[in-house]
Amino acid sequence: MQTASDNPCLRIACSSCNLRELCLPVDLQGSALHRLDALTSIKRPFRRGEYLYRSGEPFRALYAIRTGFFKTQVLHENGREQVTGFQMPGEIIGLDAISSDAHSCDAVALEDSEICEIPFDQLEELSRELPTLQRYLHKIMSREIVRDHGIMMLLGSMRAEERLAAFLLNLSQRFSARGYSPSSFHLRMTRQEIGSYLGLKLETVSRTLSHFQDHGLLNVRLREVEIMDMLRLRSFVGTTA
Amino acid sequence: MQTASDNPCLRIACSSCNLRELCLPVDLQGSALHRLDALTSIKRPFRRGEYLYRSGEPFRALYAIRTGFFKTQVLHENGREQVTGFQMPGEIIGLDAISSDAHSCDAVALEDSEICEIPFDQLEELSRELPTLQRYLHKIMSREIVRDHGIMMLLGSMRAEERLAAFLLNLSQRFSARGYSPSSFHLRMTRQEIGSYLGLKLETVSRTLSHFQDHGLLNVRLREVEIMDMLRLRSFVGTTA
DNA sequence: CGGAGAGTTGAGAAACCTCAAAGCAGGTGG
DNA sequence: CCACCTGCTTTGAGGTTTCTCAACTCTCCG
Repeated sequence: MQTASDNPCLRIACSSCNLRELCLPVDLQGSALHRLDALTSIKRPFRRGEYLYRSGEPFRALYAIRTGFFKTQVLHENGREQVTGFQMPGEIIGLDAISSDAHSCDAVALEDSEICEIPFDQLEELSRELPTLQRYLHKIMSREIVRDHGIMMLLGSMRAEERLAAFLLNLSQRFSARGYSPSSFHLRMTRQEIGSYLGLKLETVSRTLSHFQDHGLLNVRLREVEIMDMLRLRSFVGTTA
Repeated sequence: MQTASDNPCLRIACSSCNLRELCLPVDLQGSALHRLDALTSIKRPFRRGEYLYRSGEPFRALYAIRTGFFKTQVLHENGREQVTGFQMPGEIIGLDAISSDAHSCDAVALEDSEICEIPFDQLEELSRELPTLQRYLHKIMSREIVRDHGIMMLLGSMRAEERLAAFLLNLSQRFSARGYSPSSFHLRMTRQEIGSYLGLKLETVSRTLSHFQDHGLLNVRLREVEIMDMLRLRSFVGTTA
């Protein structure tokens, strides 16, 4: 599984997310700085279950998650649904909407959250003046493509145990990168949502978690996860990284 | 399955690919035009089986396919492989490399081909001056993300028959958009490559194709495909589009 | 305290994979 | 120009994984 958006240097410029200094060049002029701040000044709270956007809505802005947890999902006309990602603070969503000037998926808050809205026209305008910001935006989009390739590999060639191990390790790493425990965390999503993301049924997710617990790899109780044997969990995915 | 890169207006500016006039604004100054032409002037032929780039190589350029057929694949350390896409003339590859300044997958010619190399530094520079080009580049990247989401849905929630039907319909549409027959075409890839792309074993691909043929949906003989009942094939995927 | 949503577990069914054998096509070298 | 060889494709039989359907428990909230 990819580690997209986990590099702190790749987070969007957003002073109020404490991220500006992580990704911006030192040679910015004062006015550019102010405009960048202005670009990231629109904040909005979301309650659990609220939609940030829905498929089909016109595209106006990208969104940086300041706090909270989101999922993105694609709904097929025949009722099928596919969760395409779970997003944490510091990650950007809405990139899929650029292609057609309309959102192609839904974004739903999985817990009370706060987002930072970034009007895309202005972001493009500013990135024409700031090559570093421009390159940064391209990297963000490219990261998303690489992340999706990782999920395609997961869905296309891994078995249930491997998928779930990869999923948990990915969460672990992203929590860790944000200063939280890599071994003990709270799942914000249901078994059904995990299953949709991993191409499995919720019963299979539940069974596989129980199976991991039986073998001493981790403890699960509802949405609380404690990884007991990170190395052995990694060996499931065939990666030592 | 997504129709990424099939909109002629979204193809890269590349005069020698006859695409410049399809996507460029009328208000370009002469010098900008010349620079754009210069940007897309590097051409290179490839023989079947040759690598355009390999995972790990430094990132320098994007590539527009002029003629031929490519596949991109991710290789996992434990020998697993995942084909992430099949690319036809007018489509751009290499976007995944922007994120880390190194290619994250391999690109291999599936038949003798010609590509157009687009140095990325220069593309970024020019796109800072030409907002239309800038937006175009962003749309290209966003399309790739939307396309990947479509494949995730396919891999995550469709059965073998649906996956293969979606795959064939996608090829059909892309051939059609390029002026070829939508119902009769030549597959450039092996059953194994189709299987890797669709998350199936090659025997399952072969069996499912035979199954389609038995039911009068299409005729297959090796790599020659003739779709006999497009509507019924569509009904497998649950889409009428 | 009760209800609804979420999670667990079991048994049987279905889909897909694995292993194996045989047929074909196309390229290469004699 | 032909024969062979290699890689691709097809098809079958049996095994494994995952799904489906169902029942039951648990937790959280009102």
